[in-house]
Amino acid sequence: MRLTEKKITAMLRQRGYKLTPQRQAVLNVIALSHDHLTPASLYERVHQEHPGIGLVTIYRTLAILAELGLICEMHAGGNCRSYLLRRPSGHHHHLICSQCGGVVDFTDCDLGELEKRLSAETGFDIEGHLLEFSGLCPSCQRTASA
Amino acid sequence: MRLTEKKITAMLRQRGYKLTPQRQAVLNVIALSHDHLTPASLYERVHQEHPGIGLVTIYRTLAILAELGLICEMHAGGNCRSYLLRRPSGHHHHLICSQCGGVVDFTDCDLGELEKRLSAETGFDIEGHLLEFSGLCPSCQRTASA
DNA sequence: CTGACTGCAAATAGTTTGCATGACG
DNA sequence: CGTCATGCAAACTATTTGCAGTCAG
Repeated sequence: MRLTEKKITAMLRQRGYKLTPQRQAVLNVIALSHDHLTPASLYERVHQEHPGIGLVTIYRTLAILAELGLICEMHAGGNCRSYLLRRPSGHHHHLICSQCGGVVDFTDCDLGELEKRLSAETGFDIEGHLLEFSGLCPSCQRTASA
Repeated sequence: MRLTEKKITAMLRQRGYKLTPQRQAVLNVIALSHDHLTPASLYERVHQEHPGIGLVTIYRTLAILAELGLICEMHAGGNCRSYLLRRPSGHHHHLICSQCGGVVDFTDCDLGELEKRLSAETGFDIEGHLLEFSGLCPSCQRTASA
């Protein structure tokens, strides 16, 4: 199960944020999108359907969503301010298609052992980690070989 | 053994790049630094000793070093245009102190299994991965508890 | 109603480019 | 010497902020 638009709007309300049509439009695009979105690309898509919406609103909405922990950043692919709808499962990682930008996520990273060993070897108090795989998704593999 | 300033300058020559005092100054700072450097922080340090050097030169030098594969990017900590001297060992990852920015690196990431499983489950042709741990280094732990 | 939200425009930050001068090899 | 590198300033891009009008609750 993934976060739906409805759940997000509920969370917004709960935190005292208002549910404006602009925010609904932005949320709608984010919820329907399966790849990562930069502020610019998000703006483009939202603006197409709702020409009145400004880029500033995109930034502000993204800031709120980030604050609520509903979206998470992507790092692979050079692009560093790129966002994704966060899946409800707390801890997860991404597998990103370097061609189309599609994202699959997974939760089972057996990093506990490695973390323990690193901690023992370096004396670090390890708080977290960032893990992303990149590659070609099945569909892009087909396109590439064609 | 890590890359020394000398080896880098040799590589530069080999590729036809000139060895100017500005580049030497930049290389010197990078080689001596044990934490990650943003263009701005690098500029600051270099500029302190060599006030004549401009920020533009920093950018250009970083571009060359990146092209030669002598530095690598960091991602953790929000800062996305942050560089490190690359260690000679090809494949490696970082363990970053979230307090002081110090970096330790390690090479033994047992991600092969996970990669295989993900590949089988998703059909992705996995090309690479990005892995970074963040936490508190021993010295910052002491400071924090004091 | 009232405070939060929006859109515009201006401000700011970060990075790149054009060009004349200067220096490495 | 010729070519490449430098530094300045200007151009650009990305992001943030100030403000007056508007709207959800």
